Amino acid sequence: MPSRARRVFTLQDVAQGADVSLATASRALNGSTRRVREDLRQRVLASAARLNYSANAQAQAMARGHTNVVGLLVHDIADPYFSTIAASVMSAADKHHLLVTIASTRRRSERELEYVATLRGQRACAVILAGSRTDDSTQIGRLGAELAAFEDAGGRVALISQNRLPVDTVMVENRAGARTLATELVALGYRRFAVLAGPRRLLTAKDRAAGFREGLARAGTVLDPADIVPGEFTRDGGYAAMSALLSRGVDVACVFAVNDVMAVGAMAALRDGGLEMPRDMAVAGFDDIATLRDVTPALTTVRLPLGEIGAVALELVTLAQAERPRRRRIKGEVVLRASTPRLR
Amino acid sequence: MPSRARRVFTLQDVAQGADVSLATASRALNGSTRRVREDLRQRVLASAARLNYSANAQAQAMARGHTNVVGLLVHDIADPYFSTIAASVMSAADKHHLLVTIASTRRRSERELEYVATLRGQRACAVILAGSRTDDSTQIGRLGAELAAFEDAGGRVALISQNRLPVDTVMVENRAGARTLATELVALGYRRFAVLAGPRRLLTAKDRAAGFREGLARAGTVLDPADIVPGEFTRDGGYAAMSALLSRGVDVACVFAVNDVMAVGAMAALRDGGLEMPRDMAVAGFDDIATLRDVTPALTTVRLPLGEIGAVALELVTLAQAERPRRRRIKGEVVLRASTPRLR
DNA sequence: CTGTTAGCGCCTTCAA
DNA sequence: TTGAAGGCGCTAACAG
Repeated sequence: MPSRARRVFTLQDVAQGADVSLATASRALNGSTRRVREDLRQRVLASAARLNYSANAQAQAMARGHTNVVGLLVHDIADPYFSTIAASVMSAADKHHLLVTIASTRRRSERELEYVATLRGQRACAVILAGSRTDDSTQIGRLGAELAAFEDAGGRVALISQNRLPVDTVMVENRAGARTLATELVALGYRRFAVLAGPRRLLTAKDRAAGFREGLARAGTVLDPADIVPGEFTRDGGYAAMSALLSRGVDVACVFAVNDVMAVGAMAALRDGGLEMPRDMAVAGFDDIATLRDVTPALTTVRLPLGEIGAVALELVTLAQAERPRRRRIKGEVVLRASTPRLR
Repeated sequence: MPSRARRVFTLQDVAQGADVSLATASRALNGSTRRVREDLRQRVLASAARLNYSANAQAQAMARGHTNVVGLLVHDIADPYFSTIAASVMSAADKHHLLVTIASTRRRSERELEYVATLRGQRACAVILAGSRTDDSTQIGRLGAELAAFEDAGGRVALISQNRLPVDTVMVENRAGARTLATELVALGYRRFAVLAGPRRLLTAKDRAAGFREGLARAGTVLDPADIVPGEFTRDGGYAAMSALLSRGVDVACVFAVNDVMAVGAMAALRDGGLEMPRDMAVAGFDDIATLRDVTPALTTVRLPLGEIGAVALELVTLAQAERPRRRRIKGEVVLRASTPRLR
């Protein structure tokens, strides 16, 4: 392929080509309140097309004072929970002609801080943080300061599933969802439970485990603290936690993993341990990840409208600022499936 | 929360605060070839810290003439195939201090064109297109033109799994992988096959189906064209195709779905049809999606190193341009699992 | 309705 | 080593 012109045309070039002024070309091409006489407009458009002109977004942003990129921070884009939310954010962003810059923080809070700082440098118009943080108050403080700086620079901020910071938040009702799940499982006849509780300090994991315990308590069932095992918030974490439980030889009828990915790991561990589901052990998860809807037995879980959450977050960040912080509550819905059949 | 200063400090402010010139502040803060006397440097740094200064990346980019954002185009970020690749791109980008802007094209080639144009406007330093395109030569031509324009503006381009355009490409050996899979399945004793072939015009799907047929042919087995059923490249597409096959009442021993997601859909259809796997029907897929490794029976597939592919693409786009276009070949590896047991 | 011009914030040549 | 000044491409007053 021969190297071509390698010349980038500017608005100036377009204006010259159309024999009009810079300002007219600008008005004709990039929406302005002012209007341009039709014939001139056509000339500008033709000139731009001829030159294959593409406005320099950097320069536009600098002159206008704001950009149209929004930053999205997730813990791990390869995790279906986050990729589904990301898809939803991107699809909503599209409607507003916003560009989405994504970064994976890999659950390192320092990286989170770095990225927010970088996005401030980019003068991103907004940043959305998906995924809860830990209960470490030092980290929360730092993040709060960084987000405040971002807002001072004119940016908007929205959080998904974290409610300890005074900014717009999409609150996922983890606790209530887990509570209802517990109630329904008890109604199905289950009595002895174990919980694969995820990371000790992760708010989402804690809320789900706590909600589940509450639900059991209300139904008059107590959860033995020894049957609450922590672990990574991943498939392998679920596998490991379930294996630990198994090797300890617990006598429970149903295991609740605080997310679907862990639940699938737990199911693998059960299978590897020679147990059959749901006969020997019932399993429940949380999230209702689409990719995991075909596991067998079908997984009982709490469905979260992941496809909406991102859109709601983007809305928060797009709408005129009312009095803030605003909260949007997202409910979960218990979906009973074959992994937790009715006991008789 | 009381509204704060809402004032963004500029390099000018930093310079004043440090009692030095703008140029000195610039040199001290943002790496320049020139050096600054240590005490002045310290003063600048202190001033910047005091003001919580954050350089305006837009302005830097304009002055410097290039940005550090790379665009990534995927068909659907919620699809685990793409989200895994995206994770890999992002992780590699991180090492180069590049920011990644992601967009979902939803398999609409016009959106693909729009996004490349937008990224040109953003003066992105590179764009990576993940996911093959169709064999529509009109679309290919348009995309080629758009990418050429992008390159003319100084940007770099890399494609993942598409080889009909004269740009740097990460070539996934779909055909060879499927061929080997066919060979091994025949070696296991299977004779009658069906193929869930995906979209008719999608290159990746076509290559995999063709490779599979080749492999069978070499092993002396012919594939009845009637047993090649097209469909969407999704879970539901696999379900629908398998259902169609079932209702037509075909007599095959093994079904090859051209990707794992479709294979899982097919498994669901089989289950809903009352068939047991692998006894009544063996199933094989392609990709080895991590999230799907726990389906039962475990899915035989062709493993692709998705975690590397993105990194390779980023490397292509980062490295000094040698003579181009360059090609990087990515091999698949057949992984036999419980869904295709040895026949006797 | 159109053109002129002054910035937007930063980097970098050039002169000191 | 430091400072002054021009320019990156565009928008938005302002003047005509």
